[in-house]
Amino acid sequence: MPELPEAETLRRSLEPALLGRTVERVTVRRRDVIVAPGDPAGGFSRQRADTKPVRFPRELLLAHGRIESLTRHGKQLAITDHRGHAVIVHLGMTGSVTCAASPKHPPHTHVTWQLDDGSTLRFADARRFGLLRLAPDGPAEHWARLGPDALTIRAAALHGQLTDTLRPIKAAMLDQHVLAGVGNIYADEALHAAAIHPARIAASLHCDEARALARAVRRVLSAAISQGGSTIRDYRDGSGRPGSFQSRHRVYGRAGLPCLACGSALERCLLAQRTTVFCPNCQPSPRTAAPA
DNA sequence: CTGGTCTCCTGATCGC
DNA sequence: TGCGATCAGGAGACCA
Repeated sequence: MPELPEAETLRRSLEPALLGRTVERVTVRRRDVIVAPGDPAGGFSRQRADTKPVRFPRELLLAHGRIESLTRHGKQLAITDHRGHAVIVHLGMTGSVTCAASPKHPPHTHVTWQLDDGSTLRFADARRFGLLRLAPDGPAEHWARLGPDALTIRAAALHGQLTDTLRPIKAAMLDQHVLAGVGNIYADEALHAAAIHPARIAASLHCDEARALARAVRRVLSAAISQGGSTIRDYRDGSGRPGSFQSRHRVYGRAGLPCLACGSALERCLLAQRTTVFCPNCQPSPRTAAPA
């Protein structure tokens, strides 16, 4: 499931193929993966029968635009053209963006862009948790609602984001308005690396713990990017290549197996509706832990 | 306002 | 070998 490292790997792999290209034609095969200005917020509400999709000019989907930049904040990728129109890609769980000369669409392709060099950019998403958000004035306004980017998070900024919430630290880390880019996999990995129990109340973290956590988040995400991300099910970069970081996971997906640091059996619990794996020895449950 | 739960979706995997 | 049940989870809606 794509998180920040997968989005960044995708950005880097697509950038050389897309910069300077002009979009000749856009084809929408499924309207309901697009959130246009004026549409309800997206996600779940897209599916409601009582909401009618708003019409929008194809220019907002980059038609006849020349692609000028690919930027990322957290897990989201923005493709912006020379007019300043942006399409913000949310990959969700199974979303993918590929650029290829092949005329064959991958399964579940919902939107395609014909480029002026004969290649085709495609957005596909089997499970449709992903979406394309149209941002006529660029991604800045939408991204201002998100927390700081996790790849460069500083201890002071992280601590500041956590001091006023009584939620478990893991729930806070998964909230994109608190910290942008961390999902279930890397939350577990970073908490283990920082030796912090996932159920600790966020506001109870001390300065040195926030420092350790910020460093762990940056390190885990950087390491994952250097491995091309984690391919858990079907993640691929812009050229269709899988990542390999999944073999480096130290806790995610390893419940019941020995902790690679101390040998204790890793435990599983549910936090924020997410499967959570941690080491009961390396990440001791403190008095300030929330009930799991 | 805050935090917890529900819901969208379907491929992969498991148990019989 | 086949098939129904279960699991996975990003994030907005919804509710106490």
